[in-house]
Amino acid sequence: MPRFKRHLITSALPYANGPIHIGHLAGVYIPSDIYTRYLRLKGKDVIHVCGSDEHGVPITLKARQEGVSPQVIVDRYHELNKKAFEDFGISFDIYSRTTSKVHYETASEFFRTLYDKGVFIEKTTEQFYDEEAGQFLADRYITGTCPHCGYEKAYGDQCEQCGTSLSPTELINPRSTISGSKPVLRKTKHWYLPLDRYEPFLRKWILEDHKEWKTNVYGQCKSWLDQGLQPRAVSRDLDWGVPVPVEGAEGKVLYVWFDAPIGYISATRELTPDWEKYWKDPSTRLIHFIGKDNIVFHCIIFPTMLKTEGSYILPDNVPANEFLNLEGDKISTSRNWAVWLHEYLEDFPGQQDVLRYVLTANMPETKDNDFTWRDFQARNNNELVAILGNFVNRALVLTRKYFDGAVPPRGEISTYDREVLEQIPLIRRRTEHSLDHFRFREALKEAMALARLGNKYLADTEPWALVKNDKERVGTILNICLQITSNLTLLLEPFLPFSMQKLREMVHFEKTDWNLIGRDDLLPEGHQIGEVKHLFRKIEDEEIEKQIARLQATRTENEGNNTIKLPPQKEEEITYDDFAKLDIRTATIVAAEKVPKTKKLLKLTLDTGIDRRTVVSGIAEFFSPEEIVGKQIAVLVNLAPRKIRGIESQGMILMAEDPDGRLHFIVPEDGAVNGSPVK
RNA sequence: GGCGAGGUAGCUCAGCUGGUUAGAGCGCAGGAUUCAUAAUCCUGAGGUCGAGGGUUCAAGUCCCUCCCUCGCUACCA
Repeated sequence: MPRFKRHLITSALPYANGPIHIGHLAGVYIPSDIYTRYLRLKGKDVIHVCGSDEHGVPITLKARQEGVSPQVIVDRYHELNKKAFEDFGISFDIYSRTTSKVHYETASEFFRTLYDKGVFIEKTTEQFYDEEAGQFLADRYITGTCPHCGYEKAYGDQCEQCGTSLSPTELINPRSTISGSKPVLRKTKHWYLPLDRYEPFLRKWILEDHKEWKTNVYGQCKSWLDQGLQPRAVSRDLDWGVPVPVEGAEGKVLYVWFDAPIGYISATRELTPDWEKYWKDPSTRLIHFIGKDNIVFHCIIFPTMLKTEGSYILPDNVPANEFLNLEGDKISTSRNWAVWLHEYLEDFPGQQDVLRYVLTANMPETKDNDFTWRDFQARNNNELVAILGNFVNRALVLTRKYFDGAVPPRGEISTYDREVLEQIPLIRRRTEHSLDHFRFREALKEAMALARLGNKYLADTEPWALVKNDKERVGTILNICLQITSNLTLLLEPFLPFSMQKLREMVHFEKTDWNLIGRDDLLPEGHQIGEVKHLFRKIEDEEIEKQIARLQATRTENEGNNTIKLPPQKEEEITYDDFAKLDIRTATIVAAEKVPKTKKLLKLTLDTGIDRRTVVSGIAEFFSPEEIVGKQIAVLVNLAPRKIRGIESQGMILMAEDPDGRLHFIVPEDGAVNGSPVK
């Protein structure tokens, strides 16, 4: 007796501030789509929900940059991405969005329920407030100088130069990006989800009850749990989002991480009046397909929300994939290092399945993987065209040639014939087993084995050699080939929906029932097949070279951008007196050691000519202590001391910084007496 | 620094609780074949399983140390 009566599949809500690329597809949407199609073919009760995640600060920032409202941004990407998914056959039952009315209601209710149950804790903290703009500032809206590396355009949550995560109060000389004014600290109240209280529950639920989760997911969860969970703010001072539905919470919205996963519920609600059956009946199997960046939200935070709400079921599995790289480099939206779905279709119209196939065969299931255009070409030409397309073509062309396109009768079955036919249910079983365990790469390979089997069968039986003397035997052989072909339409449907639709039309076989796979009588004797076309076409070198050239151009452009990215001359003019305030001297590094438990910091002892002093410097990623001892450098000696990692740093080493972040010492070329003023 | 996931043939990956000559697909070499989009089929070459120790009759598989990649996290562990 099956434990579950129905399935609810969710795919991570893509963030509506950029288009969809192959990384999204390989990581989340292709696996979820394959799985959903598989369940549907099996006749299961299954729905697959998704939608745009449309709240959060990055969207408001982008809107501000473009001088439009956030709604304009999310409308644009919602439509674009919705279409991209449709184009690639990602078969959502609904693709909704978190700005929908239903979602506002659902998210509000959800918050309200937890609020009324007393789940949240309230905390008042001090946050930066822009008095000119009259609003609290999200971390991203504050820039200032990074206390670690001195980068002047660090954000309140992170310094993009040195990668350190920051809190806004750490910034030196903070500024509001809205008005440019200096923000002030002001008290504000927020609600927190005390995750720490649910740690015992989570430990048992994940670490004991879900040992079957993928190792990367399980390990990541364990890591989080072992590090100890912290209460997490569920609200923010912002005007873009779902308003906190509580008295006295004006100007506050739900934090995007809180409202986004509720989007799954809203989407279901929008889809069907039966939504509660899918979310609240324990006989529903809930599965979240996500990328690895989302593990903590879907395994720790959202389940805690669902659990505390009380009436919801929890996910049974969270098959998260790793990341896909492109030609050796990380995919990056801002650096335009990606293959965008809409662009792919312009260059390879009608070839969605090729991309689906390659991304499945190369899916980053256990570790980050690399997509290369050469591999794309090879897989298309050597596998789709040569193995699958070719077998189908051979079977159908021979049938038309020898039997005018009518399925010939099956005569005497040889032992070998029987062995071949018996392979079909075995292949089905292996494919199922892989799919049931979310091993899509393996499943695809197993399914393709059927096409391989077909090719081998033809090569072994050689109907073209027999046709002159034993046409009846040829009929039997082709009958079997056609049974294999019709089985293929079912077996490969989850992976290659467009091509299998095409193939079904070619053989005039319209059934889509997974349970038929393995039978040897799908096409009855005399059944007429249709026009034969090629399922796939060869991809030529020039097409691939064009794609590689395009990426190369992006690479060059990015390098060019870096020089443009050099900071422009500062606007403020200073006087000589201003400059004279800086006491810069030559000095020699006499000792250097790594600051323990840091990645970037070196503790340097300098002979400045005037004294010996300690300076902490964030250069450990580029220089080892050994190689810099004895080096003469320039140092700002009258900088106010500052404690870094408990060590008092008395000055600042002067470094030149490349656009790509590399550091270079400023060295007196032919040596100078230590302590010589630099002027 | 801590934690997690990876490091297996040229490439992409399997190898469950340790057990005969370490597997698959692609690529490569040779052969067969011509129905088919020069596609297919057969055969073969290719790996000191990241490095070094250890446990064991026996280790890719367990333990220790180290190195590399990716991710999470950190003036805390």
